[in-house]
This record gives sequence, C-alpha cells and structure tokens, in this order.
Amino acid sequence: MKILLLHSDYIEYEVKKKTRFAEQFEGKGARIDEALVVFVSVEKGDTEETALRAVEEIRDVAGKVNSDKIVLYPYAHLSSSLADAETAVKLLRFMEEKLSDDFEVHRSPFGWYKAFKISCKGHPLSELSREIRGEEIELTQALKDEEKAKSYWYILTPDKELVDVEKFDFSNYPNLRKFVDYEIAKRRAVDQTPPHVELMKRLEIADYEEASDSGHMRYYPNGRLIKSLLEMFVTEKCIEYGAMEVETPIMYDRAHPTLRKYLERFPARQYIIKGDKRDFFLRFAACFGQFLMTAQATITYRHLPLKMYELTRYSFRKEQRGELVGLRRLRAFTMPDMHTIVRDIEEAKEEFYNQYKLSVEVLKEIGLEPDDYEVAIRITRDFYEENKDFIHSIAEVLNKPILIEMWDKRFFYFVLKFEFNFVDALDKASALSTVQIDVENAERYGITYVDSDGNEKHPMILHCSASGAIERVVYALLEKAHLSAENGALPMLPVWLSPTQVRIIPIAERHLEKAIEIAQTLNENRIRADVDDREETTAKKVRDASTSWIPYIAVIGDREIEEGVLTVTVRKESTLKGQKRVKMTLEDLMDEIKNETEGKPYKPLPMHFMLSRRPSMR
RNA sequence: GCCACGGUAGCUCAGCAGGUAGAGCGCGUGCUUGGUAAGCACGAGGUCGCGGGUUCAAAUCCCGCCCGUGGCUCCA
Repeated sequence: MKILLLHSDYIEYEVKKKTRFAEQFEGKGARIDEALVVFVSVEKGDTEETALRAVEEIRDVAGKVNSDKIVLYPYAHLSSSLADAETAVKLLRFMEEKLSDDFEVHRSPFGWYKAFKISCKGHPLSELSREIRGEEIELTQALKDEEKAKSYWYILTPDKELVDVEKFDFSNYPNLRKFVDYEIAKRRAVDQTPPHVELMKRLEIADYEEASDSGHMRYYPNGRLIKSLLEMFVTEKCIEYGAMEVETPIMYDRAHPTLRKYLERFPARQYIIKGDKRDFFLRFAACFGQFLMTAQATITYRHLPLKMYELTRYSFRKEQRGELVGLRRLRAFTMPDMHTIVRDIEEAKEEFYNQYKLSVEVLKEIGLEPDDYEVAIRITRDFYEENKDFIHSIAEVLNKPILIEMWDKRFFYFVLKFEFNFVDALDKASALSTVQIDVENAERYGITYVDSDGNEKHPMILHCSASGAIERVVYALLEKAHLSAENGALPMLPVWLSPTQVRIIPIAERHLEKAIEIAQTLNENRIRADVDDREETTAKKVRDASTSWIPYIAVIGDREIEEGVLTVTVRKESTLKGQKRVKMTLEDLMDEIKNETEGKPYKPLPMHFMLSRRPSMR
C-alpha cells in the first residue's frame, strides 16, 4: 500500500465520471477544511494487516500535525501494482472504520474520475509519503536495492587514470558517450521500432508469437540455424576453455530455503508455475542447478579452478512489459552460463582476467569487434582500492576507456563484474558478455573444498556468460549490419552464420542440371548451397539472392559451362552501385569459403536446396 | 497501471464528411528460355481484431473489451 499525506487548508473535489470499478455514490463532491488528506493506492498483496499499519502511520502523522479531520482519497497513480478493485474498496472501508474511532473521517468514492483542488499548508511535515509493505512476492530485495544503490561514475582511461565521468573528454569516443548517457541518464528519446525487428522478420529469422506471452519468440528455420550455430560455437569455446558441460532443471521449488535467499539477491522477476503441491519458479540462469550440483560434489584444492557450463535454453525473466523489444530483451532467452569455483581472491582475479580475454575472443570470432561494444566495470570501492593494479591490467587488454560504476557498499552478491555493452542504431545499450566474482553464494549453497591444510573452506565463484544471450548476439549482428548499410556497405551476416552461403543461379533451364550438381558438391563439402530453380529472370533471381544477404551468388550459363568456371558475385566486396564479380572455379570458391569459416561449426541447409520446393514462412 | 499510435488479403499498407472492399508484393495459371537488384498477361484470395449501440444502411460514427508497438510509471 502506498499513501501520500498532505496537511491541507482545504480540499475540494467533484465527481465527474464513473470508471467500471465505480462504487455506488449519490453525492456530487465535498469540501473539507483543515484536514489531513491521505491519498491511497491499495496494492497487490495488501491485507487488513497492511491496512492497520497504514492506519497507524496516519494516526501518527495526524498527531504530529495536530489534525482531527482525515480525508481518505483513493488514488491509483501512486502504484504500478494495484490490487483488484474489490479488495481496494474493502480495505479503504476498513481503514475508514478504524480511523473513525478517533477522527472525523471523510472518504471520497472509489472508482470515479474526480476533479479536485487542494491547498497544502507547506510546512515541513505537511507532505509525507509512506509505503506499507504487504506480502510482496514479485519484487525481490535485489530489485529494491538496485533502486537504492548510490552509484559513482568514472572513466578509467587507457593511461590508467580514473577520471570523474563529468570531466572526461568524450570527443574521440562517441560510442562510449552514447553508452554512458544511456547508463546514467537512462534516457530514451527514440520513438521508432529498432531496425533489427524489421530485419529479423524480413530475413525469416524470428518473429513475435502472439499466442505466447510477450517476449517469447518463434524462430523460423533460418533463425534456428543461426541460433544453433552460435550455441554450438560458444559451447565449444567454453568446453575448450576447460568447462564440464552439464544440464539442470528449468524450474525449482520456490520455498527451497537456499534458493529463496538467492532469489532475494538477484534483480529479476520470475515466472511462477503451480505444481501439484509446491509452487515453482522458472530459472533465470543456470546458477541454481550448478550450485546444487557443486555443493554435493567432493572437491579439493587440486581440482581448482573447476568450471561447469550449461547452455540454458531457456532462461526466463519476467521483464516489465514495456522493456521488451524484439530480440534485444526477452522473457525467454538462451544464455551460455559458466561457473568457476576458485580457491581464493587471487585465483578469482586470475580467472576473471582470463575470462575477460575469452569473452573478447568469443565475440570477435562471432563477428563483433571491440569497436562494436563498450566496456563497463562495476565494483565496490573497497575492492577497487585494494586491487587497483589488477583493474588497470584489465584496462590494458583492449586499450580503450572503460566506464566504471562504483558503490560504497556491496548491494549484490558480487564485488566485481564487467560487461561488454553493444550500442545499437538507436543509441540504446545492452550487455553481451559478462563475468562476475561472487563472494556470497558458496557459503549460501554450502559449497566447500578441502584445502591443502586439510580444512574445508568456502571457495569464490565466478559467473561467466562468454557471449551473452544468444538472441541478443543475433540482435547485435543485425543492428551492426544495419549500421554498416547506413555507411554504404551491403549489410550481411558473417559467412559461417549465413543460412545460405552460396546461391547457384542457372541462366536457363538447360543449365539446371549442372547447377544442381554444383550445389550438391558444395553441400557434400559442408558448404550451404542452394539452387534458384524458379522460372524467373536472372535479374530477379540475383535481386532476391541479394536481398536475402547471400554472401556468394554464383551464376551459371553457357559461358561458364564452356570455361568450367562460375561467375560469382562477392557480397562483402560489393556495394549497391558496383557489384564485385569474379570468375572462379568451384574449387577456388570452396577454398575461399572454407578459409572464411574455418574453426566454426557447421550445420546443413535449414530448408530444401531447391528454391521452388521451399515455402515462404510468413 | 498511465499516455500515444496501431489491428483491413499470406506480407506491407490505402480506404474512414456512412451507400456492394482497394493497391503493390507474394501465391496460382499461361506466355516468355532468360546474362547479374523486380519480364508480360490473366486469376484466386477478405466475418475490415471482438462485442454492443446509433442508422434504412457501419470497415467508416459512438461505447466497451482484447491484442500489438513505442514511451511513461510521476524520484518532489
């Protein structure tokens, strides 16, 4: 329940119009002089208990301002989580009744649009607001702390200087400025749909699914392929880095004592699922499963650092409705989540540093260069003061200025984290890779290791998402392609992620057989090639291939067959005005693509290799 | 929750001082057998988000609801 108390000379109100929740009311309005006016929002979870506490608050304030008249004024706009009308009216009546013992109480009607005039006395106690907490289930403690946490902002320069963010010269770092503006001012002056939303639909990657909850997407064959390749890639990198891949449940008992406490410390809203006897929440990361597994394992110092990895399909976060956008922010998303158990802070720092570099490398190989993102480090002041050299060594890795957010007090479970933030075409920022040093959860989950001295100790834990959410990586790649198009290039995805890598276009029907043969050879060599066998003009086929962002378009006609070559349009080297066409043999083409996609996972074509056999998905 | 905008053919959208529903793309059929970013012709395809009201008559006006997108959620 939220209440706003105003000590007034008078209040005057007039009922205008009913809403559908309107309470029976015959009068027109009222004027009450010298009253303590209490605006009230009854919220979800409020009970008579909550109302009684509110009554006590009101009594207290009324005593202080020496007022014997109270006006209870239902006012929905104090809260974004209102109770249903029935409960609200019930509790308001209840409060009216309780207050009537000591005060002259006037209650204005619920559920009407009302015009009102109020004259507030303006002395120090004349304006007060109070929040009376009921059974609050949706908002966790961490979310509230996040609101309260006081942040200090700095830029750590490549010269290892910590500059107040106000004093930093951003003129050479426009993207960092955008990121900082977004972070600190949280300002969004944009009122257009982000470019990647249009692209994800047009390229048949993903789309909204109206039959599901907001923030849950459908992925078409192209989208599934792209996601799948990214998932495979990040997973391989983490395993290569030394992690053990595991799989854990997606839902957990809400009442589980350990999990309950962790929920309180994580700033996210959960989906709740009703089970037979217990209620469950859907996981928002792989922490629970991995921590519970680790707690049971017998671990000694010889095993450390110990890494465990899971690709979470899905993680669920019930973000506020208005925060959801395209692939940027979802309620169900796929996240690579790796946890590293380390012996002490020194080992934690070492791993943190290595995983920072791992993240840089993963993003780079995916197609996102350090220029495409901005680095943020969030840290407690103590930890910074004690580890300056270490933080500076991180700054050296990319040799670019870093945004530092510093807190006096540790509000969260970590003492240090970094994020790589992508700044999109509309100047909005969102985090990709991140690593955190967690100093709390080993103890909470009862995770221990036996040290060389024979004693059981609690380790520290690193949380790492080397690429960030897979959907968000797709978002970043699409936005990046859009940005490159604005600079005159032809937008495209990296070749290893392009659903079709080579499109074969036969000039006439008599070339079709040869075209199919070539496509088959390519596919046998793990290159995704398809054939435009539709009855369309060559120009039309080239246009369609181009608007699908296909990296290599190979035309085959009499001349090519005679010479034993292909005429290939190379997208990367073309512009809308001038297309780069090269004659090359099939072997040359295969070599070039092999080269381009080396070390990357492969999956076959997501749809039939003959275009005439392929449905349009939307 | 609040504000703005939107929901019409598979897609993108026009029509809305009330009078039998339109375009482009896509799809189907036919002609054309093509040389690098949209060949030509014909055709099929619509409970105009849902419910109520006004009217001789509603996609169009009024009321309510649902869904979507963007922003806000007041930080004095």
